[in-house]
Amino acid sequence: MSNDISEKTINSKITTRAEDFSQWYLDVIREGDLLEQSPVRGCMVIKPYGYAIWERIQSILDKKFKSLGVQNAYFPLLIPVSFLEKEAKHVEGFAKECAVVTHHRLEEKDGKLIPAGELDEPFVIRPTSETIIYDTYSKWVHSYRDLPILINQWCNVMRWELRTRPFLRTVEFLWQEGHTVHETKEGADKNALEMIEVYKNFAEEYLAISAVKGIKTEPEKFAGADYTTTIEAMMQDGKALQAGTSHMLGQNFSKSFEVAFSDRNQQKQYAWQTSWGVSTRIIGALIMSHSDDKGLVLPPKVAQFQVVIIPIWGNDEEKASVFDKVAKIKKELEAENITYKIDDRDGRPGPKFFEWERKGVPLRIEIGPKDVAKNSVVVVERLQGKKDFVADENLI
RNA sequence: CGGGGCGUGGUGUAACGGUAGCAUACAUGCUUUGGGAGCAUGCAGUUCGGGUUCAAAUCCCGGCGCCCCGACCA
Repeated sequence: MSNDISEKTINSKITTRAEDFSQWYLDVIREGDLLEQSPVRGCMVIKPYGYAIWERIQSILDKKFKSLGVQNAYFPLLIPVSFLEKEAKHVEGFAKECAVVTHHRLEEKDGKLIPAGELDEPFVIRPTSETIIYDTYSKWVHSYRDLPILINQWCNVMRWELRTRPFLRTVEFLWQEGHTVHETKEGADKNALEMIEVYKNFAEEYLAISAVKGIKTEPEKFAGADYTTTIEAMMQDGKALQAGTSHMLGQNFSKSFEVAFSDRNQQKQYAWQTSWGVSTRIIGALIMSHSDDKGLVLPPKVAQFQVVIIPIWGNDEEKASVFDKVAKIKKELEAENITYKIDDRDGRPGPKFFEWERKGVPLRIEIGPKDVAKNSVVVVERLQGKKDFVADENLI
């Protein structure tokens, strides 16, 4: 009987995948404490536990980029509308989903604030930064000796999507966009393919998502690219999700923005360019590929906490001996660079078990008076839910 | 942006045009503590703006927001 009740309670929180995959996805995000609805339509409040995943992704990719000679820089959020007009295909692709800044001041009228001070030339909030970055690149590139340029920026962008879904498609999202400039077509081709390979390896090695590399069809490719390479990840509902893209821009933008240089024969040449990006959407892919009906499942390499330790005690005496043991294990984990959370809040252990299960912490260690007595601990693995008694000396 | 549905404490829900109730969460206290504990007390609500009416959560109009379907998704 008691099983029936707990079953019911759990189901009331997270819809099963079989019942409604889409609702399940939303439930997992809510119960995992990743996002909150924002007062602005289609925008995300990314909560600390969700943002921690993004920070892990950032730190891993950032290291990888830098090892390939890429440097970080930052370009403006606002883009003059005239910049966007310069590349015909680019305009076509992005114009219809741009947020536009037209005023620079507010005036109070009847207790309301009315935009005032109309701008001569409106700005667009970047939907992507090719135009503003390449305008700058045109000033940086004079000689073949200036190349290649390998720059990345971590930032937010806005695309006025009409129908949004948490992580997967939002009006504002976080991403990184790499923008490279090369002397030759071969150099740019090589970079575009190298970066999609970086994304593929990242997805597989760190997110444990199997990703298929491919080339986008004509209508699907990036507006202004010669071709777009993509990694598509397979989700539990059988659908593929674009998890990262790398674009060969050819000379399309360099010609529109005069990114040109003198080559080794003193001839003017237009540069060959690429751009590539991964966004917070990949967190959606992460959620949809691993999580189950109990909630989030995080791969250890991107989990904020790889281990959660739940001390269990009844009285002060037990508490002292349990925490003594917790302190020892804490040191061992630190020595192995394993991230952990010690849930020492007052309260019964049951609710804590469920909470960390919902939040997808890969491994749970339970330490109570019985474990102190037996010189062992209880280890529970999130994915299989398997419970093991592990002797202290075998723990790590 | 088109079609449909829905807006009530933080969350989930109930109330014929006539006392806004329940559950949960939260707070405090006591008892508990190895898989969602119990009792007591407390805090907290009708999306916004108009209208009809003696009286509106309830009826009408409009705004805003959310969900679903479609179009769109570079």
